[in-house]
Amino acid sequence: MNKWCCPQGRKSYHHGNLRETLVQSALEILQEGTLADLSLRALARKAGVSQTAPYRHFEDKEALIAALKQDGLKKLGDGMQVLMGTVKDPLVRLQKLGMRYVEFADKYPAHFKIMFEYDLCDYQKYTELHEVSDIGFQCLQTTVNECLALPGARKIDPAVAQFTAWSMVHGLSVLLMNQSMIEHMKEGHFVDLGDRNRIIEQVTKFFSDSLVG
Amino acid sequence: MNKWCCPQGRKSYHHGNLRETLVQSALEILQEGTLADLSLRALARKAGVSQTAPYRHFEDKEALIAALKQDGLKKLGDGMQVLMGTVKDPLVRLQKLGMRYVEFADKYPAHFKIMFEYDLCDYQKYTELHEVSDIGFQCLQTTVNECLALPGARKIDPAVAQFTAWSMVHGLSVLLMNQSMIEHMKEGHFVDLGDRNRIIEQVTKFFSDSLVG
DNA sequence: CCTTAATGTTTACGCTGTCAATATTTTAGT
DNA sequence: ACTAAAATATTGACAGCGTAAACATTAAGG
Repeated sequence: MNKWCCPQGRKSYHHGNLRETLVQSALEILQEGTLADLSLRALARKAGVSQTAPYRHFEDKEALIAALKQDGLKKLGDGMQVLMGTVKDPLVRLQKLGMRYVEFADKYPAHFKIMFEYDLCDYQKYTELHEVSDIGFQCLQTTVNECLALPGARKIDPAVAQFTAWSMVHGLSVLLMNQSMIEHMKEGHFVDLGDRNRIIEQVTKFFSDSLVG
Repeated sequence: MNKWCCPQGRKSYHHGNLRETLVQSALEILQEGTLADLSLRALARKAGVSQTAPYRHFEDKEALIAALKQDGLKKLGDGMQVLMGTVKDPLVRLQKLGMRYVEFADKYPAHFKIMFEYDLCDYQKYTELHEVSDIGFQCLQTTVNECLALPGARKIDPAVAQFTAWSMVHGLSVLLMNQSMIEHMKEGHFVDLGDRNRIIEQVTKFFSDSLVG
């Protein structure tokens, strides 16, 4: 018997799937807003639940953010890993890996920002983040190594090349996201092409080429 | 006659130099904390002034952040511009420009983050940011062009090389800042050297080399 | 000297994260 | 099936935040 009536007209006292709902709502909010627009209370309202209900599923806001990080890192990592199986040529694959990375940031900017904002949560505490953030890097790492093993490749410390590759795609992501580059393009060579995809394609290609001189 | 007495024992009703004090305090806070630790109220307290006094100098928090951005972008840009005069060899200069960029982020991480976080303030509104953010980029741009004009340089669209250069140093900055790389170094080639400066040096060198194949 | 602009204060509002105490429902153990 | 415990949700409260309105004090200029 329900003597009790839920605030927003829910049928039962228990929501039933609150944790997942909160994460999904958070992703929706990040889709059109920034980190600043993300509040536990707003999430609770959206789920039709009291302001403190989220605390039964997340210790605090940091824990929610950790969950969002994990979700994003997993998606990105998995997306990259698919390329490992489908693209044979390491040089082409390296470019495509970079493009996938940058395009992820392009599509889900706020999510991407959260994923790589270190001081949003304590990495010692949320150790499950370590493995998911490894997935993508290892794809890059392996592929760079394959490129360097190619006949005619430049002689470079693989670790240096790996970090350079990662730095480049990450930097390109951030700069495109922040539209800094768009500003600087106003009078530049890119102005006539006009679209981000072209930049992404060319810059990643440039790097991939630079491994084999 | 002072019938009035200031809350924190200031001598006069007027602070005298509040705007500058606020900016400096903000920088101090960013030195050991993150953006989350930065609040107008905390700044006011630190300056020994009422909570709303800052609003006589900054329309809102966004305006304060814009000021911090400008301060940082100017410092970084100026630091890079010095190298334009002091280092003749474009390849060496390109590396040093990158190193200066990354080292700035390494020394002032929170400040750096604010500088390049696009949605922290409206760039249409604070147009004074455009020119200061141009300074550094133009150094990179010019130097890349000089490198590509060198005999034996690779044949590349200069714009692509410029953006790649910028992406790389920016990405390296962010990744080092977030300690993501440090995590991934645990079993890597860098573990014995152990220090960030070595990474910065090698990665920037790698890029600079890649222009002349 | 007196008006006005610049600067600072007080008070107040709604938002946030989070805690403590309480209520309801589900689940497990007998 | 009954009951104790665990899981889940609610209410109420508190402090900190950004910021708006109304007011106070001081500095500057004609």
